[in-house]
Amino acid sequence: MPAEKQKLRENPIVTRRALGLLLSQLGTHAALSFGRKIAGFGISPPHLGMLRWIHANEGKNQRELASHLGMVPSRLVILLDELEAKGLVARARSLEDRRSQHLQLTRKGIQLLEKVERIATAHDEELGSSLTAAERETLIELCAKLAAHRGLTPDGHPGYGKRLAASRST
Amino acid sequence: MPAEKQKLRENPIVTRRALGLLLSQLGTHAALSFGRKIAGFGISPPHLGMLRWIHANEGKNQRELASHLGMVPSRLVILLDELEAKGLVARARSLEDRRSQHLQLTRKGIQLLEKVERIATAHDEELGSSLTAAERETLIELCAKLAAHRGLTPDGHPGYGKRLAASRST
DNA sequence: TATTGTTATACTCTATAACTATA
DNA sequence: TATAGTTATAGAGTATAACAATA
Repeated sequence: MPAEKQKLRENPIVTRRALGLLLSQLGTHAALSFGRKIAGFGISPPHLGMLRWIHANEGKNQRELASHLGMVPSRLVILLDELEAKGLVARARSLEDRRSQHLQLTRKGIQLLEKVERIATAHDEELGSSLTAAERETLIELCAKLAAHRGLTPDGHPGYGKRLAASRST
Repeated sequence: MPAEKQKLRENPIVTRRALGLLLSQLGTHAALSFGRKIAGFGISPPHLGMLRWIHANEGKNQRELASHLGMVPSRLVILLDELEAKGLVARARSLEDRRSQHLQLTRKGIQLLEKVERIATAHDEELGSSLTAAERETLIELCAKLAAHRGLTPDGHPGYGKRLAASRST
């Protein structure tokens, strides 16, 4: 497609851009726009990650959830309280070890998850709608390769982890 | 490359992933890791975006900076105060309109920007180091296409703009 | 003593709104 | 009256540390 190449060279906005900045912009854009789409359901992307994991790992406890997602327990408790308050998740004290809380989605939680997953699928389609099917495939494959190489799995998200520290030093 | 394809199918981590989540993970990862690399210079990625714009648009005022980056003025003032306190940026009241502040980098600011740009280049190289040169080119081209389509230019960053609202509602 | 989960708390980031000084 | 910049303030989000219950 020589016309495409030509266009790339003509438009300064599309000329050779820095990969890190591009990914940061696209990632923030993708997360914010998706967050707006699901905000009406009363949950945020971090909540969704938790719902997904709990659904796929029913009966596990909070420690396991926190460690798989890469979140500190104190933060997890707050988000989980919110999900429980909405009636989406149920906590049940373990009978063998009464320190543990077994987690599972309520029926309402499962129904909401299904609805939100449909929105997520539509969001993905919209995101890639400016590419051809082949380009989309390629992009996903390359991103997945990058993600795998950086240790990013579908469960975890670096946003769950530690933030910058000391950028305000001096 | 059939061996590659085969590998993709075998490794569940690399099988067909959602584009939005991938971009969000990669973007957060790229931004956080880069932020850590430049934190030692006392600046954060948002500061860097400002330094870059001021360098490329010497003498413009804060209103113009804020509007090009997509930041609210009150936030810009805080970040700019920090840059000025570090001696990287100089504000000068306009003689024609004493409400305006003309912005420019100090010599120290220019030197720091040059150093940080080298780190940014190295960071981009490291990010893409698990891909072949051709794959990197393709990835950048596809990301740039996506970015252009979503209105994301090298100057602005969606992280400068409005955050989610009301995700905690009821 | 160690572990699971929780609370208390503090700090960073970001936005809104009110304000100052110019125009 | 309107605009450039600033300050005051409040609200998310996130982390650390201390704590209670259980093992």
